[in-house]
Amino acid sequence: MTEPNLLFPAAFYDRPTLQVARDLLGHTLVRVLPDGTRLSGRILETEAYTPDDPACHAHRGPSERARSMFGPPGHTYVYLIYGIYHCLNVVTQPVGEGAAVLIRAVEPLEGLAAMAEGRNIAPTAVRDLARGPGRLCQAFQLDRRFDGLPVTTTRSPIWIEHGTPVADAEVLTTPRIGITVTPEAIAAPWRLIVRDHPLVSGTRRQNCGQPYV
DNA sequence: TATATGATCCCCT
DNA sequence: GGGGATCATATAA
Repeated sequence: MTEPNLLFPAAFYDRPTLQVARDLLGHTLVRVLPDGTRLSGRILETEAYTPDDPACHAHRGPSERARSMFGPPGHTYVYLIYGIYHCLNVVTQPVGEGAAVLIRAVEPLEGLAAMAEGRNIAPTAVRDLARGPGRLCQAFQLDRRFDGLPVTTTRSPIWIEHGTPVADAEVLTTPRIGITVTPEAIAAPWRLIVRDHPLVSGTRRQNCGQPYV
């Protein structure tokens, strides 16, 4: 079975992390459940984490939790946060460097009923399905078992395929959400969002930013 | 072994 | 806009 031409090759992820974070905007996160149900959403919000950054889980070298970040680009890094929620990342840059893009929000496209089920909310509450990294993982039914899987093949239960790219004029950079480590890390404009999109996480204030270019 | 701390969300005011 | 939930992980002892 040949791969359809709608997937990004591993080389797409083997690039500087901020670039990958920007280029993923507008494209489609796909998840196929065990029963065959297809879930998908348009990526609206990402954050870049590189090993030189103290907020990055790979900053202090390889650890059990962040092992996947040091693995091949184009694979997932899924971790548990606050003992309750999971966050989905895609590994970037060459093997051994320890970098990734956090996927923070998508616009639900397919499988909304199943997403609502995973979130345990009413199917009508589209706005709350996948706005924020914890909600996104609930909607897409992702946990640590999905750590280290490739997103570059449809043989995986999760992958990213071509959607509708976002023009530079529609991309805004802001500081990342929830960072507290150092003033530099707090201020770094490494969160990328689709401008004025209602399904991006964060407050009005947090979503004011600078043009990407 | 022991303690502090989150790349969050939800509910309350 | 403020606090609690809840636990794996990191770091200290």
